[in-house]
Amino acid sequence: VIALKTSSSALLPFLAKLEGYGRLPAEDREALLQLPHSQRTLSRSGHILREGESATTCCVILDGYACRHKILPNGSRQILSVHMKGDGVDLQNAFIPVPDYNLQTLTAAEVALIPVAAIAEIMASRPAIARAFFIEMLLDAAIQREWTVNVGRRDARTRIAHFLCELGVRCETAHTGERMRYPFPITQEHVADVTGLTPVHVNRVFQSLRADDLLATGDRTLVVKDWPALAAAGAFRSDYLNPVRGMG
Amino acid sequence: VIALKTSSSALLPFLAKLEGYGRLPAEDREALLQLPHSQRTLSRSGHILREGESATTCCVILDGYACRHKILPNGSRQILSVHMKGDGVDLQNAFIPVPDYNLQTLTAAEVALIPVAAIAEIMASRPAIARAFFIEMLLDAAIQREWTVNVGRRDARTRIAHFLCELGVRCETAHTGERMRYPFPITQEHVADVTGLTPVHVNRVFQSLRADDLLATGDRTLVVKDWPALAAAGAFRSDYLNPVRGMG
DNA sequence: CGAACTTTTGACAAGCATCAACACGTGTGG
DNA sequence: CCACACGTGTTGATGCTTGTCAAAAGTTCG
Repeated sequence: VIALKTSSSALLPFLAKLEGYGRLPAEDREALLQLPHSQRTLSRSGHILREGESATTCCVILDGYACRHKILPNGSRQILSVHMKGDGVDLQNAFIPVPDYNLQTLTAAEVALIPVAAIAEIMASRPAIARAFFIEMLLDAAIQREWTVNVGRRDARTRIAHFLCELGVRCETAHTGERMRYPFPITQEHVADVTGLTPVHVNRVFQSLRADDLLATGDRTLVVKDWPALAAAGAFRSDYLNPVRGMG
Repeated sequence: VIALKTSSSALLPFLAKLEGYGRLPAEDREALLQLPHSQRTLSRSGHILREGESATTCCVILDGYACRHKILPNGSRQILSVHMKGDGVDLQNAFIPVPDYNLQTLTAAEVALIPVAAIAEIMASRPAIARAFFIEMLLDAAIQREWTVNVGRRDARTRIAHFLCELGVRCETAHTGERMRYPFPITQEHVADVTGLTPVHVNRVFQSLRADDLLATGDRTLVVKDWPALAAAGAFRSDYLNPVRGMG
């Protein structure tokens, strides 16, 4: 028996994230990495997918940040989720090809686009991968719930601190940074659209957080100077980010 | 060949909802209705599942209203979703057994509890049902996104009108009412926890909506007196409630 | 070096929260 | 059957958080 060697593939970050939900059989790992895909380099604010358009691919983020968002009739925007290296953003396109949201980069980014048919096929033939995709979507839903709480029931300072804590923990998981120091090429206007606030008010909260020595910004990096204090300010508990907690 | 006859089963409302995503093979319909389950009658504010507890069943609503919600350290509550007849609320328990939210009835309710093992089994053996479960979860996620927009970027009047429109359309789909007249045994405090407002302010908005002749309440029923006007007041577009739009 | 974007500042307004009290209806137990 | 208690809805006064508008200062990139 010749052992399957793990190929070098652009999809490695995706595999790494999925294996966080439980180890995959070697053949499944290989099949995942061999999924047909086209790689694309996008500039800041590049559109990946528009609301109401039919999607033929699923998007995996390889580098940079992207987001889901909706634009309202009055012109205001709500960012629904932020995505980073390894995130499978669009797996649901295999089941519901017309999205209810826009998908756009927040920064320059690398993405891989996998045909929906290939996603459907690998899920049908490999139960362990289907399960991993499932959990990826369910984690996404858990984050969406927490964001609903965030904008619904927390004040501006708490909202922003919570968002920054979440981003830190997720960067750590994705190996793109540490929770106390991670890439932050995101504007305060983006943070405003995440938190349902105005850019002006976000700016004032940032100043307050800096004045209290909770964090520092600059050089497109966010540095948390006092994690416990920032987590407390954000009423942040990371439980919801661990889908497999409580499992053997 | 003897045709399979559709059994009478408490799970009929669940089947009806799933068939809205596409017709199921007769054998799958039968298998779904024959899923093992225990039926329970709950009083108002009855707990179905608590955050952090391990779930051994998935909950299907047969009658009444239930909701997901989280309670914050400061005591305030955010309702994350409202569920009604036919909704499979908890299918994800088959993959992630420890929920990040509480599940509680808003009114007296009938529910069916299906063991997670039975859910996993029927998904593994019947692809059409697995697909329907998938779409059920993805529709749930689409609604969650819309709620994030609702609390993030709409003012109080718009938020409440939007919620009432959504409930009407969903009642119509679930055959528990019409969009212009549906059961509403829900308190203004519940609406406040849905919309991230205070009960006092919800009360004032209701008065304003009644004064403008958009709706009437009473007898535990909500009557929309002018649907186009209410939909406009809520900036409501029902697209996100139709997961299979754009499909053959 | 200049244009476009992002951050920052200040004055002012508005929407919603807070607090407290009262009215209303409904179900329940004496 | 009435009395009462509790949950729900309603009202008013007041204040704070956040939004709005406008402009200036700082930054990045071609």
